[in-house]
Amino acid sequence: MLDRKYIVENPELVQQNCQRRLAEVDVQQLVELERQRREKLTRVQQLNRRANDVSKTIGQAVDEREREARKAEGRRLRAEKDAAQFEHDQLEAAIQQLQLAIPNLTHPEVPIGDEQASRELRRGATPLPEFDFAPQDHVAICERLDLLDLAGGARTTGHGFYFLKNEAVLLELALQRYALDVLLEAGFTPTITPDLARDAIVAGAGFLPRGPETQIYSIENSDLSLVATAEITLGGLYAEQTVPAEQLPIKLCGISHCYRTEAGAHGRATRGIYRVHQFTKLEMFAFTLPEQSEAMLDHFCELECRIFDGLEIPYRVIDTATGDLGGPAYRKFDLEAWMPGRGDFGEVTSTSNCTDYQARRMQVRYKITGQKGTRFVHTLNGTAVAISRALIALLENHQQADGSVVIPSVLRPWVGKDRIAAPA
RNA sequence: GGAUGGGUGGCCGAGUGGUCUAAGGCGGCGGUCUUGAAAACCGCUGUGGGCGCAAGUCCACCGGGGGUUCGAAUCCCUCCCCAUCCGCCA
Repeated sequence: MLDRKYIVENPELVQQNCQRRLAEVDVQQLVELERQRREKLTRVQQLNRRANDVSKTIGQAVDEREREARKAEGRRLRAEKDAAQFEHDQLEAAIQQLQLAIPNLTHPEVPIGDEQASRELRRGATPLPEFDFAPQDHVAICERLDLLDLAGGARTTGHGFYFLKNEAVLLELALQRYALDVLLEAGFTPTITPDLARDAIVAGAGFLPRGPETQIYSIENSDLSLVATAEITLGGLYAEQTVPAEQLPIKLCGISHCYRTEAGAHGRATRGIYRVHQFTKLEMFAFTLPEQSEAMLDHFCELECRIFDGLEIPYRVIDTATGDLGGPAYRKFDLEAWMPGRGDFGEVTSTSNCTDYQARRMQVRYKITGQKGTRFVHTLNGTAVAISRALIALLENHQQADGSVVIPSVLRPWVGKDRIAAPA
């Protein structure tokens, strides 16, 4: 959510930004409604003050008749106030709705346009693999090495669910542990988060917990939903808190399962475990001072690169274009790993600087000692490793002519072997 | 899941329907005094918002939401959280 004052004071700028980000919002209407709301608010406050004044005199009323007269006056004023308040609240709700639809401002260097306009910033340290055999996709590799049971997942739970088996289990745990070690080294506080969150927290992070548009599973007869990412709980951890400025930046990481309905995503890259309803992810999250957030975004991106360089997986870094940024991001870098099975790059991580957009909505503030008032922190999130997609890139890039898969050296301490060989 | 007791400001803590201001204390900030410090004394003290160039001033906020009332920290409903006990459970 953008600052309402900023919107009112810069309607043209905000409108232009909406256009670039392919968000259809009538900013001018918001400005007009806000003008009306202010008028109504002033009226409410005046009536409140008068009603309070009347109430204070009732205790001192000299006789019963005087007392009743004042009570009637108080009743009248309160009724008038309630009516004005109702109108105010109607306006407020309408403004909120518009305000929530306005995306964050955009970093000046972000390429303008749709997905095609996104810019490749650089490549990872590992060159694209050159196979002297026909490389297979992860589904075929997993079948040969008995690493994955897609049919079993479908039978027990449904399409989009799966069992990891054998070395894939070791790889999942190894990837978690390897990436966690990188983040611990970088000073993150590690957490394992709840996999469920209250709908209010889910909404605060910018996700729709329920309704036809939702990407989130919700629990019947409760206000809980399964999280789509630990970003929801890690951000929610500080919702409505005020943090002393000297504690910033706060760098957290969290391991959670991620559940996504992927409604409307059918037919697009549905083979294998690229797009699934459940996966495990190690997520980075930071709360920073405003002046720290740009450097923190680079830091997150650099860590993602370090993790994938360590896994010897080739990738490119994308500066996501305005039309593809989503609402909260001021700037977003994606790592796209090479996936030989598709013969294309596929998104494996994503890191965003949400500036104060998410913090305003979640009410996460900081206070500078000795200064009056508080300000909103900046929030950032980034994928350290999303296991299912990392597995795809790992298996497909490290496959060998004999059908085996070589384990990257950084994972060997936890996998306990240097190669996954086909069963005899 | 059941029972009981709780949730008040940065912290502790009083406050069962009405004196214009949530008592008092601690901490913090400023001042007086002092060569300096301590003590003592005096003053100030949170968040969000409206109006105003400003000084100011007004509104709201006592876990969240709703209700009763002219008026609610206080009474009622509901939810959340904390503590203790019981039941269940890995």
